[in-house]
Amino acid sequence: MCDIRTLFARHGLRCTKQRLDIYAVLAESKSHPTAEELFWQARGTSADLSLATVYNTLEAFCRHGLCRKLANTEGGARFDADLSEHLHVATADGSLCDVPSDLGARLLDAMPKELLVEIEERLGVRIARVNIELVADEPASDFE
Amino acid sequence: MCDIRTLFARHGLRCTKQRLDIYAVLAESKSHPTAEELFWQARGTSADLSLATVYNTLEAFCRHGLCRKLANTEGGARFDADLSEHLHVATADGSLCDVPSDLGARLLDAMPKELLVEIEERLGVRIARVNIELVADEPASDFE
DNA sequence: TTTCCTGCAAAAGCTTTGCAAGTAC
DNA sequence: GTACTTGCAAAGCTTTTGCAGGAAA
Repeated sequence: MCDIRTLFARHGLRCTKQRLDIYAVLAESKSHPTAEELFWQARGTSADLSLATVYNTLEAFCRHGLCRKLANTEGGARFDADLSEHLHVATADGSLCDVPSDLGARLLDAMPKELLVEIEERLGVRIARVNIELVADEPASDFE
Repeated sequence: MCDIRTLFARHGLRCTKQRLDIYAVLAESKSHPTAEELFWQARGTSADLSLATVYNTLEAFCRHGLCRKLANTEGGARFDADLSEHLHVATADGSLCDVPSDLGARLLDAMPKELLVEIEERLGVRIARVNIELVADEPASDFE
């Protein structure tokens, strides 16, 4: 709790009860919740919390590098407070699971760096991050 | 044009003027247009075309395997009629560029197959497709 | 005490849907 | 002729915004 306060301070974010609650729920969640899911979960501890505040707060977190908005094709945006480079599996029911970090790291390491440099040169862009998403046919069966 | 008719027939889609126009615009586009962009472009040839039809048609195309809805974090969904496994660069302005297919194929080939099998086993999913997105800091400078 | 944050409600996108008329097969 | 498609308008979602009161620094 005190940790989160210093985290906010380091990132130039004011510390409010709502933000503490939202961040705590997001950081503990493994399911990459939507704004609305966060709202209902954080409501458990913060009885007075509005959905608009959740959206505003998530936007502030993303802007200050405390979380990431994940791309997806259906429903609302999903958010992830885990900023390490890691992979997701997109299941058929629209949910996202993390790939265990050892496997994800091996897959990312296998990516030839010189090829990325070549792409940067050919397209005239600087690649900040590589986002790998594994698209699954069926929902994960033995993973919650 | 006649090609598209047979393509539709093979995929079990009825052939209407609107669908032909929408598909023609989508297939020629390199910019992964949104439904609204497609609407305005297809309107050039089909004066009577409604946005609802564009949405319904794109949904039918996706369902019948003629195009893919792309995940993104901002604005509306984007669509791609190129169903080959290929990579995208997401630029800071929210647009998506294709990575030249030779480079993309080399990157995909570099991915260790046995690692994917291990992920399938550990998570209990079947991976249908690997989606790699290169996230760029700045808009592409010499690529249109 | 200044600046930022919050809740509320309204508004603004994006997308889907109900329906009557029209079209493909 | 039957089943599917279209345009229109309305509704449904997700997300953003204006504003007045309140809290952080």
